[in-house]
Amino acid sequence: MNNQTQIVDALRKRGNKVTPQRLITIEVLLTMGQQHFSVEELFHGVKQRNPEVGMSTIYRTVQILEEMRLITKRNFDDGFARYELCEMDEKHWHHHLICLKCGRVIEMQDEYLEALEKEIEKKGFIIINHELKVYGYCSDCYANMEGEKFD
Amino acid sequence: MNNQTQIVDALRKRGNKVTPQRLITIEVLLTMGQQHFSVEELFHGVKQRNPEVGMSTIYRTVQILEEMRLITKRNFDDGFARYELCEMDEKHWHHHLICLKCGRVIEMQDEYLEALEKEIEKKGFIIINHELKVYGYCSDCYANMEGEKFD
DNA sequence: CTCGTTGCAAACAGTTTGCAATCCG
DNA sequence: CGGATTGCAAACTGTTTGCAACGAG
Repeated sequence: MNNQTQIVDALRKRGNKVTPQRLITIEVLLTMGQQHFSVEELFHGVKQRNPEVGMSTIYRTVQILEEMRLITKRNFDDGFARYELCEMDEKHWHHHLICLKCGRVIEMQDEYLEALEKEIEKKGFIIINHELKVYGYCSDCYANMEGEKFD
Repeated sequence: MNNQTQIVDALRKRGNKVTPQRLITIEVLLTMGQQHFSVEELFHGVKQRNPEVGMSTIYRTVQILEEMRLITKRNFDDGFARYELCEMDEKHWHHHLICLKCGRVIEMQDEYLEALEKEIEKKGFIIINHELKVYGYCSDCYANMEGEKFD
């Protein structure tokens, strides 16, 4: 699932052209795996393989990939938009535990949201996606917080 | 709870000065109620009472209010940071249902997350806050989507 | 009086866009 | 070939900052 050939085919099907810049971008993208990458980081990776590529090309490609639902935008309040590869299995979303101290983002699978989803859909809202961010302190940071706990 | 006098006292306690600009800002803020206001909107409200006030003052005041945990930053991907008054009752958070079509943000109380929270804390993560956004289509928009459902 | 605060304008950073040259199909 | 795409630079937009004047305590 989600290999380069498939993405290339999908691009063509959409009427988009497959340029070397896009090919490299897709390659680097797949390297990123589950990480939450910024456009800048993606750009950096692409530049290593071809320094000629311009920033705006990456921005435009990312936009296309987002429309294709291959990546999703995430926001971790660090100043720039971050993206991650979409999960193929639509019903297995994951959540993000964000440490307020060190900034680490821990991913977490979960099934506990299903009851809540049923409740929401009962009210006539059609769920397409959801995003749960839990802010707090990871165990490492909490252990090192002597006296200064909770401010 | 959360009236102007209390906020003013808290400001002084922090060592901040209580200027007329800040007083107006707090007044307008309390008028906003539960809405998700942007700095621009707050600025607009303040300007009505005193057109002399500068934008940067509002930005700086908002920063202070955020540090005081009187307001929280929210992100609804509409281009600017939004804020809402903090809930006093820490254990009654609400979620946001965001309509992808009309952009409406519906608030929703919920208790279904408690099981999930227990699960998270069992792993040693200390929860301070959380934020659940559910993207989809509100019943109105879904009703008007003939043929074009899901893209 | 003193230091925090203000308003302004300029700086910033991430992102978008206009355009001529280029390239995919 | 023709229209999509590229790289560049310039434009944009929300937000931050430097600074002299001001004002709360």
